[in-house]
Amino acid sequence: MRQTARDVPRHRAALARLRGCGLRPTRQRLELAGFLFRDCDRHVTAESLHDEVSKAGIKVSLATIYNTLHQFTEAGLLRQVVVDAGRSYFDTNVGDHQHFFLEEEGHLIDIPGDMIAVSNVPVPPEGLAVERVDVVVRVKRA
Amino acid sequence: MRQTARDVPRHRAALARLRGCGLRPTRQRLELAGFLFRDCDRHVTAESLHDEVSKAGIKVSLATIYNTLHQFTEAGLLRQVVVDAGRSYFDTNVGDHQHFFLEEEGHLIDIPGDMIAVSNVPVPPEGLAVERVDVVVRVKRA
DNA sequence: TCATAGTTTAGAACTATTCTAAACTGTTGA
DNA sequence: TCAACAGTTTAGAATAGTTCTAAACTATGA
Repeated sequence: MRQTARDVPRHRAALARLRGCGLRPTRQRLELAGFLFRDCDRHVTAESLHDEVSKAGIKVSLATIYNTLHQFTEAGLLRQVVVDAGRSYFDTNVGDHQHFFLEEEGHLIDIPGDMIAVSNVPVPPEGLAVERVDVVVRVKRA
Repeated sequence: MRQTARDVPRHRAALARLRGCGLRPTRQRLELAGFLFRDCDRHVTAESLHDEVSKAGIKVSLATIYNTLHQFTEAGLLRQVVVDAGRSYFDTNVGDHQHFFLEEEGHLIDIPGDMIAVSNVPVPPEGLAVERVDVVVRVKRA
């Protein structure tokens, strides 16, 4: 048994997902998609994802991790979350929701969209249109 | 008239402000406070503030700008606003309010606290306490 | 199977920020 | 008034995260 047991259904799902958004299914993108969309709702940084796949014995350069995270984001497979000046987070949950952010450990927790609401978002100044409303609830260990 | 005309009331205000929070009133801190708290509600980055004072012929190193912005933030004179992974903004308005963010030009606009509200901030998971709720309304030129 | 366009990569480059340690300055007390 | 000290500033080096470059590689379609 020389070959690593590969999770075939997961591979197929990743393949379909990439095909679905016109991204050529390369080994790297398939493997990264496999990790990202394995279970629901993950939050990763380029670094954390790189560590994770590296530890699993998969070789993907950091540059490719960055490229892939951005391509996935553009394709709507990921959402970029800005909570920390100096580090980018990516969220596999692209639906309507917001976040708790545990600054001390750089950890994000989803808040379902229907559990939080911003009332009365004011009309933006002349010539501007709202693109998205992001809420970050900064939390601390009590 | 060799000496630059100095805005005496502004200088006094800056002095009082620094004294008020136990920061030694050095030339650099006084000058930066003068720029930051001259008019109400400003949004600066380290770079933008450095450019501004430099153009006014004032010599303050970038390291000092960073130090000062952080010290002022700790002292409650400024509030750090996270809207962009990769660049820190500081806001002279430390009252309850939120922001429009014009990503394309890196520009912030205040939203008064009473014009926007987050309803039903959910109770954070066990052991965590809410520190602050930040809302960023990302806008685009229409 | 080939040609081609798209992709990956190591490493250099870049940007924002922090660190270091030496020089400088505001404050305090005599 | 002034010395002494602690706090502050600074240039420049260092670091962290990210992007760029250009050469090698690979998926795809004919």
